[in-house]
Amino acid sequence: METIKQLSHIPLFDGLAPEYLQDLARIVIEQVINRGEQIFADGEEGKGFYVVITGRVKVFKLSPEGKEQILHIFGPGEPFGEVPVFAGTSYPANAEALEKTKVFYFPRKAFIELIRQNPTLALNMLAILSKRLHRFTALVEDLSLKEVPGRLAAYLLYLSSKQKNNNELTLEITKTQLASLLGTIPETLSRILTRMSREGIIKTDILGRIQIIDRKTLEKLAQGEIRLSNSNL
Amino acid sequence: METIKQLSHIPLFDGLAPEYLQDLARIVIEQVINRGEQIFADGEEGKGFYVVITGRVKVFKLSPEGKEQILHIFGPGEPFGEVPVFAGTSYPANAEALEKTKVFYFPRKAFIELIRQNPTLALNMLAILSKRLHRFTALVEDLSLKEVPGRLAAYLLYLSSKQKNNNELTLEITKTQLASLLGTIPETLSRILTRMSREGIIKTDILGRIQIIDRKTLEKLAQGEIRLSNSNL
DNA sequence: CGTCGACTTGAGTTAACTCAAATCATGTGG
DNA sequence: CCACATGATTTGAGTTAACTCAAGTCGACG
Repeated sequence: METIKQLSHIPLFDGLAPEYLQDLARIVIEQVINRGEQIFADGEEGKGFYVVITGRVKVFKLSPEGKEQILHIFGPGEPFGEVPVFAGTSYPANAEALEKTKVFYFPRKAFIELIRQNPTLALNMLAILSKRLHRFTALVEDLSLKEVPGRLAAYLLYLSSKQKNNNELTLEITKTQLASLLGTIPETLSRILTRMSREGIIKTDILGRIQIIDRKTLEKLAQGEIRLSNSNL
Repeated sequence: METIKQLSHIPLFDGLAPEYLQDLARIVIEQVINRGEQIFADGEEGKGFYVVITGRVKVFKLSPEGKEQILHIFGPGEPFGEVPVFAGTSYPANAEALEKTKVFYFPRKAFIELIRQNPTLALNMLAILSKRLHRFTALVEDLSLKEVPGRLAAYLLYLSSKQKNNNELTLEITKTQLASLLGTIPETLSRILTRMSREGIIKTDILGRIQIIDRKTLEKLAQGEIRLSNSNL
């Protein structure tokens, strides 16, 4: 069946016996969310978690004044909203579709039953949560110990490694969203991109495409070994 | 045996059949770490995780310039350093004893074997990692969306709820460490405590004891609904 | 009682923010 | 296919929260 095939492509379910995929197919609920629609809200009670099938989802926090901090952008194959399933708490952040997105929803009770019967599934989930924790420590480090140019440099290098296109990368999100992901605002991001270009570190094409000219310097920036000079004039 | 009794008091092992506690007792390694000694380092390969038995451990990140961001302070019964066990990566941060500390060390391979055989243990671990993720989202929110007075207010309220002593609380760490936990520096923390005292929100005894005078205002500060006025003179 | 780290206070600097405004990009309805 | 509406982006000007550097005080412990 189509659903089972899709389930089998989800890393969380790697190594699962076919019978368990069938069990999963029985409990899963497919949903389509339009661009800009909310999937769940910070503080809302959570009765299950999601896996992105197609499209993209941003998970974010909001301040009372409306400033947004993106915690993570999830793409196909990635699960999100698991925290309340296992911690028995509410969702710790908001989730919204960045584009038309298809997700699978797994109700808590049935999923926990499956985990009880299947140690591989438990270990896969433990691995995913652990990796998420690892990423979060990096995010905290960025926000607390690095300046915005360093965070941007780290992000560009990350994108460059994810996309193979040697030294030529494409921002897959708007600069406004990137600013929110980096814990800053669009104006600041824009100015720093300008500075990096002027320093000959990167070259910005139109349309969110960026070339890395001086990777060494970018790496030093990301490590906090050097700072971007103040070419203010 | 003594070890089994100590294991039974660890929340991670709640609900485990006695036979599994015996299994755990067989694989566990006891260690004593002196104040200031490092337990593991950021980036080091991890072959197991720890549980605090007595004492306290800080887990933290360091910037190249030596600034420190504390991610978490762990006390008796709390596990730490689990990420590499399940994600197969290195430790994502540094760990150091704040005082003389006894820990149990659980080697990765043996522990994963136990998890395979015991769904309750797996679910307990999933719950703990999920709660940790929840806390980290709060930390990111604090660092990115709140000013230092708001973070401090939130921390004081948290301490007040943890300690029962109505409106009278004791910092269990030095103010320098608190500064690092809040993502700031001692000078800034000191100034903000002074401001809060001058505003009549709190009263600082000598010796790290603090009284909450105006809880309402403290709560609004923590929520970011108001800001601390600039009584600069 | 002296030493060392913790804490406080002052003075000056700065990275990043807010506010404002202009420009560009995209897409929709006519 | 064009004109406008909406949102993204850039640039300028001014402000500020928090930082750095410096110096002095306090407090606990050997």
